Amino acid sequence: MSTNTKSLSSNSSEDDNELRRGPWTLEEDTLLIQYIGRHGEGRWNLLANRAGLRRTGKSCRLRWLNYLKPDVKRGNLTPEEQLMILDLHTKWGNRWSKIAQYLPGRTDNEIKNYWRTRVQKQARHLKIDTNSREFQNIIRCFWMPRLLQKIGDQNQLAFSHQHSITAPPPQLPQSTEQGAVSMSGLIHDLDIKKQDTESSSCMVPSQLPMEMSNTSQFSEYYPYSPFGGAIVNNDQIINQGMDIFSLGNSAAAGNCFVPDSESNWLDTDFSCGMWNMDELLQKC
DNA sequence: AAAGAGCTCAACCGCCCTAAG
DNA sequence: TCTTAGGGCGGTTGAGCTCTT
Repeated sequence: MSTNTKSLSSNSSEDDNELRRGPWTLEEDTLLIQYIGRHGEGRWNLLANRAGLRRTGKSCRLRWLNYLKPDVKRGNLTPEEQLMILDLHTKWGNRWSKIAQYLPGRTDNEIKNYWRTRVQKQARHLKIDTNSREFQNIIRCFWMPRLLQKIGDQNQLAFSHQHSITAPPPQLPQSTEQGAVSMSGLIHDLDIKKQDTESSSCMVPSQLPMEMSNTSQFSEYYPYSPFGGAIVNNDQIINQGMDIFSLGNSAAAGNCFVPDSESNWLDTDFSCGMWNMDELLQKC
């Protein structure tokens, strides 16, 4: 950043009138916070002048929105937030500010950085284009399920911890333990079900559409359902894909991945009310 | 311990849109 | 209708940090 170094290191009287660039100092931050505290945001060029900041209005706006604003959340993105970004990006592409609206406290800049440093890095390693259908599928079938598993694990851990101190876990039918995951209103309560099989477990939303939750097919088949298939500890099932976000928008519609006889995963459309076990079994 | 590679993220750039005059 | 200023957005850069060899 040679230009920055130049402007920052300069101290001649001629340069006193020049606009500053580069990292913000504590003094500048304080001036900006105090001015906005008294007069509010907006008219950024005027604000920069009146606050005594030798910065462009744009620079002030950026510093405030991305860093100084009190509700800006710091720290790593949670698995829930990462999941949200992946899903929203498949819908809107690089509309960072739009995506940021769904992640309170996170800035478009932060989301953009996450995408470029984490997601695009994976695509580079795989030597595929991030916009390709192939990569979209990888995100949907591998990455998102893995994040969901993380969320489930954290949740289960929190639950066990809580109940190991206060009370034993409630006895639910078929050795079911209950946890809760909240993801900006899209995913609500999730049950963590333990299968009869030794190492596999699976998550299903407790707030299923009535038609689905009332069917015996669902309870029998949930390991391969759009809702439950991804969140298991069994290596065979862990690669299943799902589109759980459809729950938030249209009750239940989207895709799920079901295993065929060769242990390949088949992309299967489903929609609430029309999906049933017989159909899925036929596809296998 | 040192050097180089890789990564993160704050900050800047340039383009675009909108509203006011 | 044209010009200008303010503001928003996505893309890019590079300093500083961490990791690897």
